[in-house]
Amino acid sequence: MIKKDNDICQIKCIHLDKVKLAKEAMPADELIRKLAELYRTMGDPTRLKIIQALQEQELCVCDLSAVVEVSESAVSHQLRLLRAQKLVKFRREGKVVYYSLDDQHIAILFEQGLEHIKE
Amino acid sequence: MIKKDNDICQIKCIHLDKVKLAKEAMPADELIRKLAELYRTMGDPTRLKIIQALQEQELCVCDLSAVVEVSESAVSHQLRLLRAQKLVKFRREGKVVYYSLDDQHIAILFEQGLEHIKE
DNA sequence: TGAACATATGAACAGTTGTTCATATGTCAC
DNA sequence: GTGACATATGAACAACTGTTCATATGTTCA
Repeated sequence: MIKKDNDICQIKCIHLDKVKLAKEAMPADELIRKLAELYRTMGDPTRLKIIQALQEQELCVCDLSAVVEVSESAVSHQLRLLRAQKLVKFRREGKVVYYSLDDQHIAILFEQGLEHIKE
Repeated sequence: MIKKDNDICQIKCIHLDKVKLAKEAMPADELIRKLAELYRTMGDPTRLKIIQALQEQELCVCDLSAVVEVSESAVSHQLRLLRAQKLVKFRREGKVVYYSLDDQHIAILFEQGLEHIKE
């Protein structure tokens, strides 16, 4: 799996110049990996519903459970992933934890996705 | 797994009014599912590299294989998924098939993702 | 303190995903 | 036609994902 940059020379390909350009413009593996993780996190219906539900207002875990129609445990697990990707933030008020979208990029990502679907 | 809308009444939740609003604003399951599929398709490092490589110029399968550093077969499989989600389009020129990004939404999605990562 | 509640977490299991290998299709040049 | 080449596809398998169930944490109020 591990290859070096000069592997180009050993691999069959038609347009060496184009390949070279594309390789130079390629972001670091680490960045690509993080980006993929972000999209993958948005790539699940349950999590997408959570994100949609939080577009207008903050909600607590049991509200989200009711909106999305999965168990509170399942919602909590998903919220953990969303938190890890900084897609949502939360505040505690007594026993209740309120979740909301972390920043505006998420809403834009969501909108752009919808645009693409609808075309 | 299958639940009806009026399940709200049976599920414990704190803010019935908010839940009702969120449920009304929730897009149809079918739309959510398609959207999740789109993001999931972007949620893999190999496919993301392919998308990045195609930002500047069209490339053929063996070029992509060299840029992304996976086998041509693997690239071909991934291109099939990208095609299914209308993320890329292609044209045939003799034996060679050239791939390019299907529309501008993809580039925007990619950019917004990067923005979020960098924050 | 202890019971009740809201949420979080760990283990486990079925279902899905991405790659590899082998093989098929389609195109060109002879 | 045949052979060479570029790409596509099918089966199979390991690795990963999302849910469930059981249990733990943390907070409030009596």
